[in-house]
Amino acid sequence: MVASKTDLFTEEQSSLAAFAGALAHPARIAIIGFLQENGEASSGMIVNAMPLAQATVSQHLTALRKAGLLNQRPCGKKICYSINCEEVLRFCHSFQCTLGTAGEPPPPRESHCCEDE
Amino acid sequence: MVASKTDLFTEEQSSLAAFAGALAHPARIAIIGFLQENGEASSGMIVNAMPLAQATVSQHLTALRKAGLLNQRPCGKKICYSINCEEVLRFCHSFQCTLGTAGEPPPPRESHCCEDE
DNA sequence: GACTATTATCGTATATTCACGATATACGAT
DNA sequence: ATCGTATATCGTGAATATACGATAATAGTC
Repeated sequence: MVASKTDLFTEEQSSLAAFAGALAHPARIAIIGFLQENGEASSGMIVNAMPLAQATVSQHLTALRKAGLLNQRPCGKKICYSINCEEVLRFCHSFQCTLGTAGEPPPPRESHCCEDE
Repeated sequence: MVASKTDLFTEEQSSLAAFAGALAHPARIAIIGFLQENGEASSGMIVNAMPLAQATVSQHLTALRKAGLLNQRPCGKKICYSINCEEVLRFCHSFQCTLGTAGEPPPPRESHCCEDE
């Protein structure tokens, strides 16, 4: 972006965008899915499960951690990652709030886009 | 990305990443929120509601439309946008599936990250 | 057809993301 | 302290995203 106009939007909007951005790469989706299945895993295990170089996976892990989606825990000589469920749930909730689709479509309210302004 | 490694991941993973990517900007979150409140709106109305230039908003609208999140409809001499609820719901559902957090945290299953591999 | 309003696209400058090899850091084991 | 394993960070190159002015395309009106 030419000059980071993110300050022109609300905190909530920027926060949701950051959450979405954290998931906006198939590798990071795959990491989340992997942790979902395996509960907790070391960085090395995750690297082995990905078709990417160690440095790249580490980058993705850092992105997920910075977004608050992952917990990190030293574990012997390794480092274990797990999903930060509270945070993910919180985001899912506000997502549904702004997407407004907890199940029912938005009110059909007769369109007014054709009115003059 | 150096060589679009997206083919190294599953369709589902790429699809979810694309959906997340479509929402990975506060302006696009704001557009979705605006349409959520107003039901349907012309491009011009959306532009007026955003602190961005017309060309930029049009770009964001195109991104949302390409991701399948918006419906487009000619409306007199204007063009009206509305949220594609079915698609959004579908995505929300598969999101919750891969995030695995429809409410309960993932099984705590004793960690095995410290085992040798 | 000419005019106007509305929206999309082009061109482009800058910023960010992605990927990876190389290197640094952290830490348990010897 | 040294060694080896595990992970993070650095540096860099290529691809993509963001923003906007300028311009094109579309469609209604006269």
